[in-house]
Amino acid sequence: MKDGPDIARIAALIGDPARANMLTALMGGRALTASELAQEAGITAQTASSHLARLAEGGLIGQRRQGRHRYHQLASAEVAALLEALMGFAAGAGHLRRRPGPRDPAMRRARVCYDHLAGEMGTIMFESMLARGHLVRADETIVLTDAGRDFARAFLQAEPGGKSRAPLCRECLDWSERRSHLAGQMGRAMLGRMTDLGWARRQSDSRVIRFSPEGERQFHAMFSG
Amino acid sequence: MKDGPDIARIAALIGDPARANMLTALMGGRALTASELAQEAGITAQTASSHLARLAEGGLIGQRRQGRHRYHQLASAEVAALLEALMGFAAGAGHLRRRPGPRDPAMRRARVCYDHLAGEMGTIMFESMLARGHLVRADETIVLTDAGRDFARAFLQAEPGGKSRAPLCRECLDWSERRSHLAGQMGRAMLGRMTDLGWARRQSDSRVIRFSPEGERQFHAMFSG
DNA sequence: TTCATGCTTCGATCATAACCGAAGCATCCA
DNA sequence: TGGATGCTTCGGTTATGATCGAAGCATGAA
Repeated sequence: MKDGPDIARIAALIGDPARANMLTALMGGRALTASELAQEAGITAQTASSHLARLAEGGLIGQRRQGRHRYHQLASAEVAALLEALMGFAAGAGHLRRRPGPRDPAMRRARVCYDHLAGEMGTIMFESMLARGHLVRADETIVLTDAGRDFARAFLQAEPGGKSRAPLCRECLDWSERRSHLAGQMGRAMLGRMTDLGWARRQSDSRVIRFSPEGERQFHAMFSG
Repeated sequence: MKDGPDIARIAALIGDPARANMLTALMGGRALTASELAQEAGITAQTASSHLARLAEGGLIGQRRQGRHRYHQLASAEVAALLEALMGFAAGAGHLRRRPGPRDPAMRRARVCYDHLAGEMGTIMFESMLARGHLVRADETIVLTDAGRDFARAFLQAEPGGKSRAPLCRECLDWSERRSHLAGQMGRAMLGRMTDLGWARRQSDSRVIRFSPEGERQFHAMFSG
């Protein structure tokens, strides 16, 4: 009928509740098996299989074989960004599947959002970095200042960003806090460094991030209000 | 089942072909009547009516009554940005409803994308402004330089941006050109100024923008490669 | 080889919702 | 007032696709 990209096709892919649940689960950033995703979505393995095939055909997910397991993951950070945009809008429009924000207190406190820190601690870090002038807003986008670059270099023990062309700093709406947290390359690197330092570790079966008492202390020393 | 925003609900709204066609038509930026949208989507008025009610309930569109007409439009620039993101991904993933890019040569040449200039001339302007240092990329976002601000002030006869909190400069993937053009406040202002100056005017029944010969000459003088 | 596990394909069922014809409301015009 | 237009509501049909049981295929273990 009309020209232009076929947005209906990929929107319809995301629009099925079972597939949306799977994609949301994959926002955890790690690759999951078909069985795990089936459980996540509350459907049987056969059904999940056909959904996964469709998602792959639509370019939303990719898979790796490993022995008799087959791991599924989001196809790219672009897909994650698209899902984030949808989540942000859905949260803003008041379409929540349950209460405003995750019910589990641990999820509210700290969780992973694809590859970066989200939840209360995510927003604390983000706002602290803004307050200290490590980040600034420019036209509603986020830029790392020179001071921020020094800070990042010292904390990460590496040059922030490197050669990748992905956005260095992005703002991601946290739907439990209704405020923003840091995404993009920097967001990924910051979380990675915190786990490397032993401040925090990922819960194996969920998106929850558990901080050790010492890790939490260091975190607050670094990002205190 | 899961916590978090209900992305399935709004994705499903966009995922129906008829509704997607309507939303795409509304990307033209102007408010349209139910009959016009029905024709656009190739369905009857009754069917369109129920689709429009659902879109409104989902917060994607809003409507204004005016006499016995009822005009429908996108609810916000945020919705437009969401649709743009979907279009960008769909185009990138190769999901085109027809050939790569709009079929109509005039559409390819210059058209409106919600509220800014798109098509070949949109990309020419954007790349010229980058080449002249009026805009720079920073972490894949676009920032207006001081020189660019001077240029904009002179051309627009106004301070770019004003007090609005919307992004000043955004990059929007042009799916006919497969390159970017300028969106955001600046994109809107630039197009508005060009029509004010009589360089171009909108085709009443489509998204095509027609440049006058003199307007096109001035345009190229200002944004020549 | 034989068995178990993880996953996919096949076939059939069933529910959702997209659709239109007809009728019902408004609004505007004469 | 009567009639035209724009749109919505109602009712019923139909098609899409989401789902699962059962069987089929791989892979790896015994």
